[in-house]
Amino acid sequence: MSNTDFDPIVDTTRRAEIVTLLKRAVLTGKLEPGQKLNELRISEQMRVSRAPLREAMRELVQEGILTSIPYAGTFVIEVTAKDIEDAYSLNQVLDEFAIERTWPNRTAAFSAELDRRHAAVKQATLDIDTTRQIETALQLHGLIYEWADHPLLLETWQRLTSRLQMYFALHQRARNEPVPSLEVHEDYVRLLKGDDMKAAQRHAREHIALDFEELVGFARTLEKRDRASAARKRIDT
Amino acid sequence: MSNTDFDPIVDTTRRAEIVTLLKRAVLTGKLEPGQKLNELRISEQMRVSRAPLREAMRELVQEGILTSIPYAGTFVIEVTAKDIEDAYSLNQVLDEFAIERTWPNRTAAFSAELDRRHAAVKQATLDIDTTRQIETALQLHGLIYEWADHPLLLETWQRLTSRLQMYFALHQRARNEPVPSLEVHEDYVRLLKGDDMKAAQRHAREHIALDFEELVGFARTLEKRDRASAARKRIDT
DNA sequence: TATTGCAATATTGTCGACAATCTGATTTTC
DNA sequence: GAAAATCAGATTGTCGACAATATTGCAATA
Repeated sequence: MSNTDFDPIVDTTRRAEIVTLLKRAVLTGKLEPGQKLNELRISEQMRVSRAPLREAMRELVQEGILTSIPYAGTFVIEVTAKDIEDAYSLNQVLDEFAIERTWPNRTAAFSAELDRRHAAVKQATLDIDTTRQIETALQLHGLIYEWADHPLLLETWQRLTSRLQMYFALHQRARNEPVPSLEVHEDYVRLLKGDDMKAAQRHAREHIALDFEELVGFARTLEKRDRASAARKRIDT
Repeated sequence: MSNTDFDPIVDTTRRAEIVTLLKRAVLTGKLEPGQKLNELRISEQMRVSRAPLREAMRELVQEGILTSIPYAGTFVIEVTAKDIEDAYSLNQVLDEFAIERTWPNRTAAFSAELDRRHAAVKQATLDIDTTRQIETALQLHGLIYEWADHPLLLETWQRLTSRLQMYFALHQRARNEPVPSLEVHEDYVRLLKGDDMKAAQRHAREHIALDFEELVGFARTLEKRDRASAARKRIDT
């Protein structure tokens, strides 16, 4: 009886691939907030029938990055400043919990992975592709969730992340600036390796706050533009 | 311009109705954990084609109460003791946050609704239907999330709730006891109306702990039975 | 006897077509 | 001319059938 560990087979169904494609399109901003997803058009572009496409869209609706109105269509969710603030505040709470849970699980492998992802973040800054920067930053941040030994927490955070990534992408597309503040990541990594859990939690709280402040400000300016994209008309009799 | 408030139209699509039916079946334990959902059979029973059924199932997979293996089937999720513990610990964290957010929003209407739901809980204890007791208890508990003015938090909690409801139902089906501890609800309601937020948070933390202790214990005994229901055979070469 | 190969069956995944619904423009009616 | 009714077009929701895949039972083989 051998002890070889095999990775599970990649599920190769059209639906899964469509989910990947659509998700990427939304998270990178290729599909903009409020935009309608025409089933026929997309299915033809992907060379797929509408059935798996619709199933994929159902998943993404439930995942919270699409929204659906019966007989009207499925749309990319709108991003309001309050959404960002909410995501931020919840993220703070979850971060604290994640650090607490991950703390006793930190091993040499943890530190190694931490360094690896930190390096990836630094590497990405050289890159032209801004979405890559966002991805690496989120992956670095996600480590404390992956090591918390708490699937539900991880899942919850990943749902949050989808939205965060959308927000960041939107931010990046509008202004063409790099993601702010890099040396704080240095502190973050150092604290996660250290002995003072409270300090790490405190830092996470403030460190993230910085990134978010900018995002929220950006979202507010967007809202002032009062773009009437697909505005729902209110019926007053 | 009138000020009449209309309730939104119930989305009358088969898919939505199927979601409701399936969800209820799972949450009440009519569909047991690990059980496979045969598409053809269910679609025939519901007098519906497989398309809307499959879409509904996709939603529930994403919602976390079903799980799907490509070309193998869709199953009701298994409930492990660790799942319950995880749900519990996350719920603690979220509760504290929810109370903090709801605190400044408490109005007379809040107290009224609190009393209403509390009464519903007490009413349900007279009922024979145990699932009703679970529902009312969760609804009472959910109030702090509904008043937090934080859609993302509410959504996160509702996802949690689905699982909790499953766990409770499982618990109830096995032993035929009523839900434990009722007078703690009295304290809970009183504290939520009071001036001491910290006290309310502390109580929530401990009050829920009680209910959970029992659930976890129950789950552990279940696991010892080592039921091989739909056990996946491991391939050792 | 345990294992492998293969056919038969059942079930899931995907497709193309039709039905139900919404939207917008055009026509009708006052 | 303005409001209501009607109609055509487009899009989503649903259906039944077919294709792809997994499972099961049995025979063949070592």
